[in-house]
Amino acid sequence: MPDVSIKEVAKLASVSIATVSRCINNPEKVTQKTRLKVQEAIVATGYSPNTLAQSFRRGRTNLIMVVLPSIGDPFFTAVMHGIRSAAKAKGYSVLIEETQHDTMTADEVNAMLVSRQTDGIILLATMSPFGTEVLSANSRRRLPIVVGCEKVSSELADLPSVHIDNVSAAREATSYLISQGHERIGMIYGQVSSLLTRDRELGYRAAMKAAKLPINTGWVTEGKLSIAGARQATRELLNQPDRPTAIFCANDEMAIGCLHEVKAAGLSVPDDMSVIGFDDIRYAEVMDPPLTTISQPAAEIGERVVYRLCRRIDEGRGNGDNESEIVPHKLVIRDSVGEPAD
Amino acid sequence: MPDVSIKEVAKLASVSIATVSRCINNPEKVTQKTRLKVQEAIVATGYSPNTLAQSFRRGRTNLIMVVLPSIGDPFFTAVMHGIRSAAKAKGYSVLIEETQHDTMTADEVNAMLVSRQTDGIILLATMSPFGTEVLSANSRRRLPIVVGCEKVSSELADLPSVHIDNVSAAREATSYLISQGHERIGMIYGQVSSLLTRDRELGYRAAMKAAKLPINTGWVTEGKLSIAGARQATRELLNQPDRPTAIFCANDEMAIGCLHEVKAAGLSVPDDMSVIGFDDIRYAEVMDPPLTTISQPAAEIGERVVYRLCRRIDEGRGNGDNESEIVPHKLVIRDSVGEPAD
DNA sequence: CTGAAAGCGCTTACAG
DNA sequence: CTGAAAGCGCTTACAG
Repeated sequence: MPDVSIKEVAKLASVSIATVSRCINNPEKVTQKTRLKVQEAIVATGYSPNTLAQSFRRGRTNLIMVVLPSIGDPFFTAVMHGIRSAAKAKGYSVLIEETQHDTMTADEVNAMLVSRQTDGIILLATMSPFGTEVLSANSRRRLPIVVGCEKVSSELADLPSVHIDNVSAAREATSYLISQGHERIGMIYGQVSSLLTRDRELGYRAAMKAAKLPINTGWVTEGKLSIAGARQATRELLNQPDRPTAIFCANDEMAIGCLHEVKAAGLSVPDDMSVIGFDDIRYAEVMDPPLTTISQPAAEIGERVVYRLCRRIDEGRGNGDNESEIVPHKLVIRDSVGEPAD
Repeated sequence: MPDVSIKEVAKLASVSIATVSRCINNPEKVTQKTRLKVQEAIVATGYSPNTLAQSFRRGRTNLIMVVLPSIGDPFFTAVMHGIRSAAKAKGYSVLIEETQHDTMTADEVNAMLVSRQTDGIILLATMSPFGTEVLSANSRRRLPIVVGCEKVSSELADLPSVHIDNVSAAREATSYLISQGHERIGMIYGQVSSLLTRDRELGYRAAMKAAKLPINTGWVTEGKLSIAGARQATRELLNQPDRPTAIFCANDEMAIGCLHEVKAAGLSVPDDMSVIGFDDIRYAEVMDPPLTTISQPAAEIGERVVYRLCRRIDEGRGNGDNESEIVPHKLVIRDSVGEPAD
C-alpha cells in the first residue's frame, strides 16, 4: 500500500481536508458524528500524518539535541536515560552530539542552529569547543538551551541549569579522605575544557586549603576522562618522590583506571593507597575493592533538564526562568578508602 | 536577526529563488558570475536553508533510527560510535530506541514507520518485542532495514546484516575452557528475547556436546544482560550441588557481575573458578583479574551497517543485497581463566 | 543558464 | 461546526 495522504481520507469520509486535520489535532472542534466518520476513514486507509509536512508547517521538529562529552561514560548514559524518558513523555525524540568524538566546524554548528533542525538544546558540556560554539552561534538565533550537570558559567548566566554542587561535593570527598588521616592527597582531574571536573578540582583545593594541607607539584594530573588517561596519570602520581597516600578522581571512569594501575604497581587498595571516585556509576560497587564515591541523581538531572527545556520551548525564551536548580549528591562509603599506612 | 528565507537572498542577489536553490544544490548548473553574486547575498543575509522545508520537499529526513537492547552496554556504545561516525560522514543524524527502556505500542511503531520520520532502520535486536514489531509493521511500508550484531533470523532472510559468527565464537570460548581442563562448565545467557545471546548459548552447547561433556540442570541460567542479573545468576550457579569450575558469560557486562559475585563468595578467580566473557568492552582488561573474553570489531560493525543501509536507501530496496557480512572475532586471553582446582 | 510556476502535505485564520 | 483557500520554504520539471 503506497503512502496515503490527508486527501484520500477526506475523500473517503466525504469531508474537507481541514476537517480531517481538525479531527486529529483538535477533535473537540468537530461533531462526534463527523469524528467517527473520519476515524473510520483513517483506519480504512491506514492513514498516518506525514510528520515531515507537520514539522514544516508547524515550524517544529519535536527533536531536541543533547551535547555531552561522551555517551560512553556510564554516568552520562544514566543522565541520558532520564532525558530520554522525559523527552518521550513530552513527545520529543533526542539527537546526541558527543564533543569527544564529533567534530563540527563553527559553520556547521551555526547551520544546525539556524536551520531549525531541533527545537531546543541540552548542554552537558558548556566549555567544550562544541559547547562554546553552540553558545556563541546561538547569540544570534536564540534557541532554547538548558544546561545540565554543570553550573552555568558567568557569561551564560541567563541560561537555566540543573546540577549538583560539584564544588561542595568534591570538597566533601576530599574532606572525607582527610578525616581518615590522609595528608598527602593527589587528584586526577578530567580535562581543562570540562567545567564539571574543573569545579571538582576547585572543591579539592578548597578542602586542602581549609585543612592547611599542601598540594605538591605533580600531585594534580590530567586523566582525560578516560580509563587509559587515568592509568597514565596514576603512573605519574606513583612516581612522585613524595607520593600521595590517597587519590581523588574527578569521575569513576578514571577511578577505575586508577584503581587498576595502583594494583598493577603491586600496591594494595586501600592499605597502601586510597582511591575515591565521583558519580557512582554502576561499575563502582563491583570493583575490587568496591569504590567509595560521590553519587549524583543522574536520571533525575536528565528528567529535570528536559522539563525545564520544554517549558522554555513552550513559553518562549525570556520567560524569566534562568535559575540554577541544585540537586543533592551523596557520599557513598565503600572499601577503597582506608587510613594511610604511615 | 530573524529567520531569513530563500526569498530574501533572491531579492538581494536579483535572481529568482530557483537560482538560489540551484547555487546551493547544483552549483554546476549556474554561471560562476551568478554563483558569486548569490554566494555574496547568502553571506550578507546569513541565510541557511530551512531543513524542515527541505526534508518535506525531498521526502527525506536524513535521520536513521537504531534499535538496540541497551545503550548502557559499553559494547553497544562502541557499535554506536561506528554508526555515528559513518552516519555523519553520509550526512545522517541518528535516533536511538532502546528496547530495554523504551516501551512503544505496536501502533506507535507503526505510526513511526509510516509517518516517514526516518529514512532507514538499523536493528541490533531483532527478536526483542520492539524489533519484531518493527519488522512486522514494516511488511507494509517497506523502509530500508539492516540488521547488525545478530544473524538475521529466517523469516527476515531478505535483510542484509553484519555480525560476527556468534555460534562459532561461543564454541571457541567454551572449547578454550575445555582445553584448560574444565569439564563442569556453566553458562550465563542474556535473555530469551536476545538472538545474539541465544546463539552464544548454542555455541556453548555445541562445544560441550562435541567434547562429550554433560550440562547439568541448573548450570545454564539467565543473567538478563545486566550486572545485577548476572550476580543473581552466579549465586544460583554457586549453590549447585555439583557446581561448575568455570562459567561462560554471554557478555562482559554479565561477566563483570559474575566475577564480583564469585569473589564475594570467597572464591579466587581463576584458582577456584574460571570466568570467561564476551565482547571485550573497555572495562574487561582492568578487571581483577583481567577478563579473558571474545573481542569483536564493534565500531567496524557499526560502520559497515551504516554503509549497507545507505546503499539500501539510495538504491531502493530490492537491490538484491541481502547478504550476511561476517566479520572476524578473536579470543583474547587474559587472567580470568585457569586450570580447575580438582 | 535562468525564471515562472506548480506542488510537496499539512494547518489555520477566515467566512459562512 | 465545516469548507475553501492561503501559505509554510523549498525543489524541480518545463519553457524560453
